[in-house]
Amino acid sequence: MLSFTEENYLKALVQLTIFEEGVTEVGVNRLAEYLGVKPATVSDMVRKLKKKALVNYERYGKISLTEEGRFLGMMVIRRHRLWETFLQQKLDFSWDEVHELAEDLEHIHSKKLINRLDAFLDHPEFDPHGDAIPNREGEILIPFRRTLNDGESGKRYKIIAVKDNSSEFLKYLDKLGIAINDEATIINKESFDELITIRFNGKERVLSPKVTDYLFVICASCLKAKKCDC
Amino acid sequence: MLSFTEENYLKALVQLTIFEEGVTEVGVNRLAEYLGVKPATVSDMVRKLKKKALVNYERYGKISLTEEGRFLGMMVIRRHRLWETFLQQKLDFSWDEVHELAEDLEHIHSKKLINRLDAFLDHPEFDPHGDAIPNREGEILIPFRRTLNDGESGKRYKIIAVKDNSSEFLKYLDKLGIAINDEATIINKESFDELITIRFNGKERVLSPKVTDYLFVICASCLKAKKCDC
DNA sequence: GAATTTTGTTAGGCTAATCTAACTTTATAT
DNA sequence: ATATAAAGTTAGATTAGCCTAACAAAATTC
Ligand SMILES: [Mn+2]
Ligand SMILES: [Mn+2]
Ligand SMILES: [Mn+2]
Ligand SMILES: [Mn+2]
Repeated sequence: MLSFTEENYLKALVQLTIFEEGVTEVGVNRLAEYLGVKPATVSDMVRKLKKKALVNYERYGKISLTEEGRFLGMMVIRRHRLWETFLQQKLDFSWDEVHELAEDLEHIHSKKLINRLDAFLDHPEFDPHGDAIPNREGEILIPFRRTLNDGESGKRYKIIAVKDNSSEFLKYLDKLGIAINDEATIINKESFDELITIRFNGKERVLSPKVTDYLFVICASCLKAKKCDC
Repeated sequence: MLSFTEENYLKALVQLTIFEEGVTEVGVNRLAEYLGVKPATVSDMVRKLKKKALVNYERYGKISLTEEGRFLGMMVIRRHRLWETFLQQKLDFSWDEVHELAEDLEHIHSKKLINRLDAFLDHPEFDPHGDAIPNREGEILIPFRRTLNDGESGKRYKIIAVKDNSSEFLKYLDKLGIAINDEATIINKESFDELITIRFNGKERVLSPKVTDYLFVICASCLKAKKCDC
C-alpha cells in the first residue's frame, strides 16, 4: 500500500509528464519545485519509488513513470476528480472550494467506494473544472488543448476547462460571468498588450493573458470532434 | 491541527471514558490495549496530549479528557458516524462494511464539509449501528443502555443498537434476520448456559450470550422515554 | 509489612519524510 | 576546452510514531 506522500509524488508525475504537453520525463528540481519540497528530498524519494518499480530513473538521469506508476497516479486523479464532482453536485460546494477538500479525499483507498461514488454521480465525464475523469482502467481522454489566447479574432470558441484550479482565479471567472461550456466569440485581439475582447451570452468582456492563457477552448466548428487542430 | 494519530487517541478516550458505563478515566495499559499499541507508546503520547491541554494526567496517574479534548474526540465520532450513514444510505453499502471505510473518512477535517454532509443526509440521529450521532456542539444522547441479556422472560424489547461493529458479528445478525428497530419478545431464558430464545417478526431464534451481550435494547413500554430503568 | 504482581516510565533504536550544507556531476557559455 | 552555472547527490540532523528491554512505582497478596 502506498503512503499519502508516495501517492502525491505519482500524481505530480502524471501532471508533469502526461498532462503537460509533449513532456514524458522530468528532472529532480522541477518535481521538487512542483511539490514544494527540496531537491534532496525528491532525490531520496525517487530512489524509493524506483525500488517499488513505479518510476524509471538512473542516478543523475530524468524521471518517468512506469506502467504501474502511471496507473496508480491516474487512480489518485480519478478519486480527486470524482470527489470534486460529488462536492459540487451533491453538497453544493462552489467550483473554487472543491479542490482543497479533494486533496484529502483523494487518498481514501477503497476501490469499491470510488466505483460506488462514480455510479452515484452517474459516471460523470468531467469534473467541475472541465477536466476529464480517468476511468477505472486509468484511461483518460487527453484532448489536444489550446487556450483562448491562441484563438483568432472573429472565431467562436467553447470554453471546456480551466488550467488553474486556484480559488482566486475561479472566483474572478465567476465575477466575469464566465463558466465552463460557455461559447464566446473573439471580437478583438490587441497585439500590443495581448488583451482579448470576447462576446458571450450578450455580455462583452476584456480579458488579459493572465485569464486567456488559463482557459482551454475548442473552436465551435470542431465541437463534435472533441479535438481541435484548426 | 491534530494528526491522524492524535485524533485516534482522543476518539479512543471518548469511547473508554464517556461511552463506557460509569468510567471517567483510564490507565495507560487499558488505552494501549484498546489502540493496539504498547504502553510505552501511550506513555509518550499522553504527555504530548497533556502539553496540548487535551487530557488531564499526572505521572503514574489516570488519564481523562479535558473539555477541549472531549469536544475534539466527539467531532471525530460525529464525522465517523455521519460518513457511515452516508455510505449506507447513499452508496448502498451494508452495515458491516461501513465502519472500516469510516475509519479513514473520519479524519477529513473540514467543518463545512461535515455540516453539509449532515444536511444532505437530513440530519440523521443515528448511524447504521444504532449509535447516536453527536451534534455540531459535540453533544450526544447517551441513554442508559441495557443489553438483551439483562432482559426478563416474557417481556418485549426493541433492539436499538449493536455494541460490536465488526463485520463478522453484523453478518451473523443478518443471517439470523435481526436488525436495528426490530421488536422481540423473550420467550425463554436458560440460566444454565444463558441461552435466550426470542420471537420477532414471526421468527424464533435461540441466541447465545455472545449475541445477547452485544445487542442494546429498550423495553417496549419505555419506547417514548428513550430511556429505560424498569 | 514484606513479597509479588501489576502498572507505568525511561532509555535507546527504528522508519518515513523532511531539512541544510557540502559536494559531485552534467550542461552551458565563452 | 575550460570556466562557470545548473542540476543532482550525499551526509547528518530532526520529528512523529512506534518498538523492546530494563527499570521504578503502586497495588495486591500473603
Ligand atoms: Mn483539483
Ligand atoms: Mn479538478
Ligand atoms: Mn464505526
Ligand atoms: Mn457506527
